[in-house]
Formats: sequence, structure tokens, C-alpha cells
Amino acid sequence: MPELPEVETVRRSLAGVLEGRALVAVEVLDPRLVAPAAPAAFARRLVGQRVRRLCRRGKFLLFQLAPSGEVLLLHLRMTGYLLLAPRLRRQMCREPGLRARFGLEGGMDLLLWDLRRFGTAEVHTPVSLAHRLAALGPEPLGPAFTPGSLARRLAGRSVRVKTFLLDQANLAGLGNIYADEALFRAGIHPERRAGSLTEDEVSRLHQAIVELLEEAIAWGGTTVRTYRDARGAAGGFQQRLAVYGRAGQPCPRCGTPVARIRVAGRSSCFCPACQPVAGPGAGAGLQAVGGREAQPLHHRPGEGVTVWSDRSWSA
DNA sequence: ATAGCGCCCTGGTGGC
DNA sequence: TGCCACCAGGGCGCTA
Repeated sequence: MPELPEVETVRRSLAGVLEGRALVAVEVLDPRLVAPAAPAAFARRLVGQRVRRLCRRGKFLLFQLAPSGEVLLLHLRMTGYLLLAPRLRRQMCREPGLRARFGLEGGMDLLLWDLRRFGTAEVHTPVSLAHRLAALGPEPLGPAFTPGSLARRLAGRSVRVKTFLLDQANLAGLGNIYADEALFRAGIHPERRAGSLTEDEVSRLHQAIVELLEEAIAWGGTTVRTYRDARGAAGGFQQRLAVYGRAGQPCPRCGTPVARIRVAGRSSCFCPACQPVAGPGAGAGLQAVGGREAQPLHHRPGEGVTVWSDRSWSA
């Protein structure tokens, strides 16, 4: 499920091909993707425009268009992914899961696949875009996200910290995987009240989020089941997950079986020993989790790390 | 302010 | 073997 690192990986793998290129054809194969807009109107608004820049905000992909200044806004939700491919033959457009085809100047197609059809595509003016994204919290890897700014947002909140992290109004880009992983690294129980975190815990949580997301991007994101980058490559970070999807398996730090509970209606995995419900000495931070010996410096997405259909995941 | 739902959606899985 | 309930979850809308 694409969260910030996956969307960023897609953006990076696409930007070089897309930027400067015109959209010569747009085919919406599933009207639901662009609803409430009409597929024909959606396509008409895009065809002939050039992709000036490909950007990301939280889990959204932004195609900045010229000359209109409009923006194509994509959200991949659960199972959406983009694939660059040679121009698709017409009969292939009936492939199940294919939702839209963006024909690019130069003979390539950008294909949007989304098995479960949660993804959305919208065209915005700069004004409507600002309105659409107004509620998003800061970028975790941007300058506005600091221990101090995190502390201010947490202060006085009685909501559970896991729920807080999933709320895109607090921080833009975390989903269930990285929320669980960040809390594990910080040694914080997912059900702790947001406002109850100590200054030290807030600092650890901030550092955990930043380091986790940077590492996950360096590994090309996490592939659970369906995620792919724009060249069809799986991510590599799933082999580095400490708790997510590992219920019942030993904690990589202390060996205690990973527990699973429901928080905010979501499955939440954590280590009962490293992430105690409350109390002092609640973990000293887990900076070295997973070890630092294996660096993704020469990692090539999709090569040798294609654990993309993890059988143990539903344990 | 917050919790807890249901809804959207489909494929995979476990139980019987 | 078939059938069915259930699970995965991001965002949104709704109620309590």
C-alpha cells in the first residue's frame, strides 16, 4: 500500500521520463477513478498539456501541467500503481485492474493500475488544489517537521498516538506500516495518549520517523502484495520491517513475540517488551534495530529482494 | 475532541 | 471440493 516512501519512489522513477513530455492521449477505463468528473471532460482537460514537474505532497502525486498551470492529482490509496510501458494496443485496455492510460509524447504509455479501485485522479487549478490539500499536516522530511513542531501538535491531545500518526492532518504521509514501525523504533506503545509523551519520547519519535522514511526511500519502498515502482520493480524495505505484519514472530530487538491489537480500526503490531503501555524506562530508543551493517547503497529495486507476496504476512 | 462505525473494493485465506 | 465469512486499509462521512 503506497505510503510516503512508495509514492516518493514512484515519483523519482517517473520524473525523468515525464518531465517536459506532453500528454497526447488520456483514456479513463474506470469512470470511478475520476468521479464525480466525467471521463471525457477529465481527458479533454489533460490532452495536449505538458508535464512540467512531478511532485509529491504526503501520499499524493502532483503532475504540474503547462501551459494551463493546472495540476493532475493522483492518490494510489491501497493497491494503485503506475507503470511505464510501450504504447498499449487497444485490446489490452480491457485488462482487469487497468484504470487509465496516459499516452505520452514519444510513444510511451503511463498506465494506472488499481485492483481494488480505491485510487482517485483529479484535475485542479492552483486555487482548488490549495483548497484540496489545505488540511494536510507538514511533510515529515521537510523543514517544518521538527521535534518542537511535533511536540506542539501532540500537546494536550488525548487521542492515541497511533491514531495521531495516521491522521494526515497531523503529519502527511504515514500509513499503517510506517506508523507501526516508527512507534517501534521510538519504543512507544501505539495506545499511548498523544499528549502523554515525554519530551524525550517526542524527540525519539521525531527521529524515528525521519530515519525510517529516509531508509525506506533508499530501499525503494515496501512491497506488500502489489506495490511496484513505475518500472515494475518491487521495493526492498519489506525485509527490514521490524513489527508490521510480524505478529507472533520474535521482536528483532529482544525476541519477545510481536503482539497485534486494533487501534483506530487498524491492525497494529508492536513489541510488548520494547513498547510498554506506560511508565518510565519505556525503552531507550531503538536506533540500531535491524543493524547498520546492511546498507542499501547498491540496492537496485527488484533485484534479489522480490519478497512481494509475503505468505507470513497474515500470521 | 474523539471513538467507532460503515462504505468503497477485490483477492486471498481459513474454517467447515 | 465448494461455499462463505472474514481480512487487508486510506480517506471520508456519519453518529454518538
